[in-house]
Amino acid sequence: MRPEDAAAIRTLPLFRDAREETFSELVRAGFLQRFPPGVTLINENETADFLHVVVEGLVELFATAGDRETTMSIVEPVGTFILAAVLSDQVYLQSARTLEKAQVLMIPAEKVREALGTDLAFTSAVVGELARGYRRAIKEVKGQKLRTGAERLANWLLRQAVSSGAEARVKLRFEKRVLSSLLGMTPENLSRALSTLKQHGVVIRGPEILIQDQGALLRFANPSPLIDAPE
Amino acid sequence: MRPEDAAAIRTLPLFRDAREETFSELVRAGFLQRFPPGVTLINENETADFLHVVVEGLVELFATAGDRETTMSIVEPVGTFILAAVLSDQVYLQSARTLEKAQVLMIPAEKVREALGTDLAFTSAVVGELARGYRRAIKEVKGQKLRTGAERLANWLLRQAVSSGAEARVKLRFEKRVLSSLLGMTPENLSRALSTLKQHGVVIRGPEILIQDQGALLRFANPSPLIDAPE
DNA sequence: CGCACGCTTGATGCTGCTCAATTTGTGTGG
DNA sequence: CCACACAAATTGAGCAGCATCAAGCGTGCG
Repeated sequence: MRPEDAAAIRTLPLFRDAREETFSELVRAGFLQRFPPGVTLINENETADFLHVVVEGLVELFATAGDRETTMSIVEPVGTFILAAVLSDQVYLQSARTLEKAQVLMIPAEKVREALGTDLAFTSAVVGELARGYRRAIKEVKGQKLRTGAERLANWLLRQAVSSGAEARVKLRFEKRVLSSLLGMTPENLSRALSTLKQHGVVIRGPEILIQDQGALLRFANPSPLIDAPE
Repeated sequence: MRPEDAAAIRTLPLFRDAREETFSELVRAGFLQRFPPGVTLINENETADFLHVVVEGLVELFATAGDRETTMSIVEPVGTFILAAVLSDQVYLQSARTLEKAQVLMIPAEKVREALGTDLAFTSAVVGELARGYRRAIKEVKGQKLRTGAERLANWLLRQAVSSGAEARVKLRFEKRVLSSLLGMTPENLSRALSTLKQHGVVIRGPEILIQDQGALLRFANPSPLIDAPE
């Protein structure tokens, strides 16, 4: 593992305040693995053996029921996933697959639970991380139940957008079909929702989306910090 | 506060393993209040000052966006709510109102955060409770995105049902309009969804719902422990 | 008794899904 | 560099699910 990767992981809220020995022990016990795109890392209903940290690439968390499937979230570097399952020693509620070539650090669940008892700063970081995850999930439910598909899309764009002067820009790092599933709609519907947003200051150029009139899109999206704030 | 109420609260997963002094300090610092039905206890976007414990009655958690509103969950005795906001010292994401005459113990957020640092068993109970809440929210998202309204209803009924021999029974403790909002549909639609379930072994008698053919309802509902298990 | 409120039922329309066809984009092998 | 193959994205038509609007019950309470 490269020193700069370890350093990046160290900056995560989850590890930032941990004691040095706690951190190095967790990293030492972990396996850093490389995966090609499209590989399934974990499956719903398996027991949680590892805490995963995405060091490089993109990982999609998704869930299934019967023959339906939906994307739950996209994890970028440097982010962790399935902390909750690891802590309560239960099965995963979500599956994970790589969207790109990725590097993932896998830390044995056992080690994480041990560290809980011994490092107070780490423990309160875990509490913070869980509370954050919980609140993010609540916001997700609110978005699903209170907004239409086009509104979810508009707000997602505004959250992702990188402003450059009057304009803003979103560059998709994954397929639109994944985005559609993340937003809770079909690919066809996403296409149409994007068309709808043309009337609200949005221009689509393939995987690149320009927000030419932020005011117009904001009026349509009607964002709320209680749904859209990152944490 | 009656001793039996304190004893009931003590049995909560959140408090069960706490040290005696932690528990008594939290309860001592709390206010036990009685409320009539329909009273708003907390509002979205206010800062989290108290951890709430429902001692008696029913409390509805709901959320709004613009002029839309949705029920997020129903809290029964003995249950807590908004632990996450209290711990991360942030605003509430949800509002709460009483559905019935209720008794609520309100514990100052400050005290809860203090206890975190001093009582290891309490801390790990908090971690467990947060992880549970997180996982419940993830399941809620899965249900919303992967199921139709009628399927959510069928699974909700199966979860609530009290079996008595071949039959099972659900007695609604609150209005159907609240249930419809909890399930993410309109009252009209809930009515129709209930009618649909008549074809799958369900009989409606006002606020009382009989499941006469559990097998048939199970086949329709297709429940999954990864969505429907209580925790 | 009658009013109010919650629930149900019907009619209608919108939102979003499914299925199918076409266009666009991308990577591969000649 | 081009031609081809394949996958993704878009577009259109038809349909299911769900919402809205508008009456009609039924029950409980003043």
